[in-house]
Amino acid sequence: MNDRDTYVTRPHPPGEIAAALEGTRLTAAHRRGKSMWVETDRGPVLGLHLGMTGRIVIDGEEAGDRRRGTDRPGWDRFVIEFEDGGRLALRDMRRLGRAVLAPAIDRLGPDAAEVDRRTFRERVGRGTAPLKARIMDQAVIAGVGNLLADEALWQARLDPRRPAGSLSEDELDRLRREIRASARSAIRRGGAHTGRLIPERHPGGHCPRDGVELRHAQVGGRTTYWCPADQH
DNA sequence: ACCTATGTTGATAC
DNA sequence: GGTATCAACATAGG
Repeated sequence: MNDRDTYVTRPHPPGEIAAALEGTRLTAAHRRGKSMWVETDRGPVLGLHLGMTGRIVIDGEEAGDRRRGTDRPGWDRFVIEFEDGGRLALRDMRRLGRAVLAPAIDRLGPDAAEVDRRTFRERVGRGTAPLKARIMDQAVIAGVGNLLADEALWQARLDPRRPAGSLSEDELDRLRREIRASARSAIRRGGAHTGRLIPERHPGGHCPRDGVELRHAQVGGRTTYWCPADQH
């Protein structure tokens, strides 16, 4: 076990996670939104999060998509070596990922790909914050990041700047449907970058539906692209 | 060279 | 409590 990277294991001191995990057996793996965690047969729970650029690497093989510049072994920040020779690493260029004991899963909302209609209406359809900020709040629903938010809002034809509390039930239902579809598609195909809007998500990009040039601005503190013609 | 951008999240201040 | 802003990181590109 190597947990000496002081940043991805914050706030644990070096060696603490190793001491808790050595000699245990990993018995189950879970995911909710962008958070993952594994259980052990002696109690400790290990939380894993990929941050922006993280990948899980099993026996040298990267899981998920394999985009440019993600694959240097030198970026392995946290590594578990198993007795049978297996190896699990958190490979993360920017080190914004994390590996922690007892992750605070209870602070997450329901998974964005699974949330039911009633729960979605109650949790998302309130407040004055921009709609995009609301769906990206992991305590409201878990799993929507910056790219997936732009994709789903575009699919649902909703303006990201609208106050979340201003949506009708029909609009909320439409948004839930597109978030679930986008999240499931991203999981199946290996990333939100496989969506339809995302390739146009750059200055000068155009709406794939009507060809209108996309607008971009900061919404909820994040760079946001949307079609001024059909997102309301 | 310098400034900006970036699939995220948390601490902090109104 | 809800909302907005900024820092933490490492690299790429104009």
